[in-house]
Amino acid sequence: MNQTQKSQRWQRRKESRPTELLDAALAEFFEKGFAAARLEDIATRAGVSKGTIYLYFQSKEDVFEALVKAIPQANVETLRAFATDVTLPADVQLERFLRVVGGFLSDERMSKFPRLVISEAGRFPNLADTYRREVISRAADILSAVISRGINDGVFRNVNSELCAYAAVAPLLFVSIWKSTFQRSQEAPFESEAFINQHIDTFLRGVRTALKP
Amino acid sequence: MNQTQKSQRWQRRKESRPTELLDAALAEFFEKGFAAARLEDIATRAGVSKGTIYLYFQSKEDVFEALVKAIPQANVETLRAFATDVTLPADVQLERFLRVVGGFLSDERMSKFPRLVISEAGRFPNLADTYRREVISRAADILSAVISRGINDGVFRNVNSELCAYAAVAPLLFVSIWKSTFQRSQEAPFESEAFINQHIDTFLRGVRTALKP
DNA sequence: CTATTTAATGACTGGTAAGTTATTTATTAG
DNA sequence: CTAATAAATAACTTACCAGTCATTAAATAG
Repeated sequence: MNQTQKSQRWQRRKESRPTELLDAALAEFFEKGFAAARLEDIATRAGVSKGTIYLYFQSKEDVFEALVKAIPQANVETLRAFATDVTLPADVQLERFLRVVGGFLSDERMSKFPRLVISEAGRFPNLADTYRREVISRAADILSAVISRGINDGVFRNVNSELCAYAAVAPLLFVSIWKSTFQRSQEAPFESEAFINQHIDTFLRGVRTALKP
Repeated sequence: MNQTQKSQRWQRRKESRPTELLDAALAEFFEKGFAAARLEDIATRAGVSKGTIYLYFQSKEDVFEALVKAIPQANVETLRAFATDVTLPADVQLERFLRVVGGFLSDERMSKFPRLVISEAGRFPNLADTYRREVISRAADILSAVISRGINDGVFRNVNSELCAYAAVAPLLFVSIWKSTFQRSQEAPFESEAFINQHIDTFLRGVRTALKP
């Protein structure tokens, strides 16, 4: 797999090992859950022996935490960048926002995190809480601000903008969780794109004051 | 706890043991997940010794499967009963429907299942699939039928009724999952009732043809 | 080419928990 | 009251896996 030299037993890869291990860990933890995942399997998947893991991480829990903390919070920044543009009408901005979030959650790598965090919140309450604070709440705040602006501008009805933000994102999360939960059983080809389009359409109509026919 | 006689070491309870064990198992599995839950703890919680579990179940997996299969599918029947009443306008019926589903998902016992199924779908794909088929899909079908009727009656816009059904329920599931995921961290007092009310309000406005001011 | 460093290995240990079974005792039948 | 039964126990066995560490060998410096 990584054999650049011929017939070596192994290579030194101090720099790239952590990432490779985390990639393997994501796959194993995602598939089996924290407790059932085996470090031996993670090591094998990463092409190393189990002992190598302990050169880069303190413990199994440490691997898991490093994994979840590696979630690109840069994505949240991408959202914030959107929100600062006040020239757009709030409803247009809201739509774009939801499509961006939907895009994040469709991404192969990102889409696995919600289910993983939900699954392991019992064992890692602090980690779940960090995720909630750093990722979910921040995204919700940004979205909430857009909705508030829309209300002030008379574009949106006078709703509770924070609850509204969660209601807007819930169906997107639903898709992410659905796909990662039922991916094995082929018998559930969820039309996620059509679903998201219809949700955005219906949702905007639900919160707008003036209505398109 | 169950001492009806004085100072007995234990009682025979052939009939009630399975239920008691399943109750205990629900609590343990929910708190720790399948792999991390200990049969010893389940037994202790149920007031018996570990060996007793094996008088009623084949294995740990068997306990888990029995638990998930014991989900009252009667609830789905309750929904179906609602749907047969064609005298109500579809939008009124839809609202009631969503409140009933919201009620199920608020119920102490039922509310834990979505997260449990999501968490263990990796280890029990067949079980997850059964749940999807027997519970989720059926509820969605019923809801979808109500929406279709509303479309025919001109009460609702011409949406895809199946996708619309999932979009209607997604925020309710979101509440259930949110609460069971972040319950430990006190710092997230989600106003679920206000959230559900606003969702129903917004959602109905989003799908209705004629609109209230 | 040789010596040194250190990344990586893989055999080993210790603890934990699923599953088993011989024994005990509550319950019931006679 | 006594014997038969089976529900429940608790000590035991077994397997697995996280974490350790002495050894090996890839990389590098001199």
